Amino acid sequence: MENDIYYNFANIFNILSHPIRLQILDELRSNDACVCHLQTLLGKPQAYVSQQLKILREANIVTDERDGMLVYYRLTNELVQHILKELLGSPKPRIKLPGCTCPKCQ
Amino acid sequence: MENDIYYNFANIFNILSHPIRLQILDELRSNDACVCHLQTLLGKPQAYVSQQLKILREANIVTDERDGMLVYYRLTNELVQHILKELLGSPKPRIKLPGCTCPKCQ
DNA sequence: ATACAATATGCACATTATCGCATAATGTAT
DNA sequence: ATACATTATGCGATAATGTGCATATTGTAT
Repeated sequence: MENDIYYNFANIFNILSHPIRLQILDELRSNDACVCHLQTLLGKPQAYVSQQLKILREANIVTDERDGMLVYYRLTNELVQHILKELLGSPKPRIKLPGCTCPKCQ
Repeated sequence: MENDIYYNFANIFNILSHPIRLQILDELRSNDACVCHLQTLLGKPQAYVSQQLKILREANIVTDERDGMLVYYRLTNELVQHILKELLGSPKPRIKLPGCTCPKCQ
C-alpha cells in the first residue's frame, strides 16, 4: 500500500503531538540524560516521566542504557532529530539544572 | 512561557497525526482542490472529508474559497508545507483522477 | 538479610478523538 | 417556487489517550 507512508508518518507525528514528550526530546537532542534529570527539568512525578519515556522507547525514538542505578536515555531516531532541528534550530548546549542531583549536573 | 513553544508545535503535530489528513495535505501541496476531488481521491464519504477539512481549516493550515457550488481548499501554512516537503519530497504534479467529476479532472 | 534510591509498570478514571449517519446550508437551474 | 448538486454541521457510540496513584522492579550499600 502506498498509504502506509501516510500511516507511518502519522504515527510519528502522534508521538510528537505532546508538549512534555517534545520537551524531553528537545533536551535529549543536546545530550543523553537520566530519568531523574528529566524529572527535575519537567517538574513532573517520576512515574509520569517514565511513562512518557516508555512511549518514546517503544516508538523507537529513544534508547535506554542502564548505568548502575541510573538509566540514561538517548535520542537515536534520525528522522525525529531532523524534524526537531528544522523546527527548533540547532540543539542548545546542555545546562546544569539547579536542584538536579544527577551526576551530569554536579 | 517558554513551554508555549512545545505546546504550539504539539498542536501542529496533533493535526498531522492522521493518515487521511496527511493525504489531503499532500494532495493540496501540488494544487488546490475541491471537496469532491478529495472525496474521490480518498474514497471516503463526503461528510467525513468535510470534517477533516474543517479541522485543517480551524488550525489555519488550509483556507477555503467558494466558486459557485464548489469549495476549493488550498494549503496556506508555510510551516506545514515545509515539514511535508522534508518528509515527502517535492510535491508531485497533479494527476487527473479516474472517475472524478470535478472541473480540474475534466 | 534489610534499607534505601532510582526507575518501571499496572490500574482506574477522565478527557479527547474518531467515524458513521442524519440533516442542514448553500448554490444552480428550471 | 421545486429539484438537484455540493458542501457543512451536529449528534452519538466507540476507541484511544492522558495522567494520577499505588506498587513492583532493579541496583547499591550496610
